[in-house]
Amino acid sequence: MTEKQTTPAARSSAPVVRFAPSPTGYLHIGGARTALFNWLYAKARGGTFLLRIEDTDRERNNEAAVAAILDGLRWLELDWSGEPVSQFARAARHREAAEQLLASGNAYRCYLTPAELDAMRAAAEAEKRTLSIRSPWRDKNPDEAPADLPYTIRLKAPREGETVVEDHVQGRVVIPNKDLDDLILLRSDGNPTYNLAVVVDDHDMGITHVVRGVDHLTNAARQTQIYQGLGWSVPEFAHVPLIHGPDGAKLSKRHGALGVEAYRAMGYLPVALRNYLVRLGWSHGDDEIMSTEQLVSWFDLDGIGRSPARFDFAKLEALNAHYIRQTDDHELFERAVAILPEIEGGFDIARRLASGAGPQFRAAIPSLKERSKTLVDLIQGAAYVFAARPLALDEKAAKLLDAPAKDMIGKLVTALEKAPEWSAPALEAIVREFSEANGLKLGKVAQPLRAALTGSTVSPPVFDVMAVLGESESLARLRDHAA
RNA sequence: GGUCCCUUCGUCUAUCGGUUAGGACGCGAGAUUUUCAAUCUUGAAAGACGGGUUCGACUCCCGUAGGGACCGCCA
Repeated sequence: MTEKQTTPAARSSAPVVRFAPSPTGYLHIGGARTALFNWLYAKARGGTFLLRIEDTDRERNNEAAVAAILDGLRWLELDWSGEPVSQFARAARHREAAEQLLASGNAYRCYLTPAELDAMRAAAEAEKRTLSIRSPWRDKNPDEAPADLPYTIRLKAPREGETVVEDHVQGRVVIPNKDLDDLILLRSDGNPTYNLAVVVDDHDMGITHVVRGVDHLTNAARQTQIYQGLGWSVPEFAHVPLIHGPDGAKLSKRHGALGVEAYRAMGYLPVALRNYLVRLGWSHGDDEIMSTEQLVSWFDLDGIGRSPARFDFAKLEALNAHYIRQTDDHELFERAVAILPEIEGGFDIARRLASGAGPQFRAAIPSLKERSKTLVDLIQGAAYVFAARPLALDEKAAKLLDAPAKDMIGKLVTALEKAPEWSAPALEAIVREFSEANGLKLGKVAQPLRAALTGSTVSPPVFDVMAVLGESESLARLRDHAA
């Protein structure tokens, strides 16, 4: 918070938000964006960003998933306050809330069995009727209850009227209460269900703003009823639209429903992914490339749109290319090395690096980063650095190195051997002089050189390549292809 | 089926009743050039449809169509 004088309202406006993933898998792209929005909102308002793991479903709990999610957040550089809260660990408190609801008459014990519920659903389906669970136990006298049968505790939700969700993104959403049934608060095994746990935890954690996917919009209405039953005030809501695949359908693995670690392995930078993700649904005028500082100062819930967005790799790549050019060489080197174990051929490169190719790779980065969309491109572009003599030529390079070209390279070697110093400008001067003397355009000379030096027709500027390779390696490669 | 939400260039979006409907990615053309990039110039490209309201609608209202979310003793 700034030091400026604040009104009571402003002072109390420092929000407390949370990201609450369920540990069923990795941190997918939609979850990453939700976490980003929460994080930005907290940063923008001098608030607090908390984490809570929604692990009340013991059958699905998975420690590896929790670790993957935390790793994903860390990689994205979204830092949270304190330790992640385990929802499961708070089960006793949730039960207490259920009892409170029972005591105040806002909940009741329901002895409907799963089989009976299935039958009710099947009947509704057969009659093409809207299903609405109307438990017969809702209005029964407690002493009619069977003594030792398992029961669930259900919310005694209002049947008349409507429940209103005032949402920062969706606006005022009104849902008729007749369409909201008496949800289960406590399972027959005594464990709390999601909706109860969320309400109790959000309340206890002092959450002021709940920012999550629209798939929770109807839950917001149900949770509102629980808040009301408990006599607690409802937090502010912001339900953000979902991210769709390129075809408009649900995000599939082929598309982008990958864990963030997959984006890491594809060579994307966290800054780039953040910038891309924030623009999916949120905007600040025409701004596209925004620094984290700018995002923090501009971000607001009101800038989030209501329509779902499609994931577009091309735009992510464009942003990534931009950020790669902006990132300093050392950081690029570190990040590239870090993903080596995750990419094809990375193991061999790691070995070459360990056996002394590091300085050359570092030297190659400035020219490589100008033409790389991802770190993977950067690494692949450095293939010429890691290649061993005699170089394997690709098809186009082989075609380029015909007899006259080899002959020319022979002459070039002679000229280059006389270089006063082995630097890009000095080498360029020699080659330019050579081409002029022979009445050739520079490209006619540079391309065969490139082919012999890199085995490819595409590379950073040849003089940079020679400088990176050094005198002896460069000349050796050239001699390999000289007539 | 019920409830709720959504609909501007191919994609992400700007516009908060009056604009030649803007930007970005992608795509086309050109410039530059040692290849590939980068960069610069430039072109094509949009208000789903139908009704209202209004002097005036992309913007407000209604309907239609299309899309999505939810409807578990999952979260």
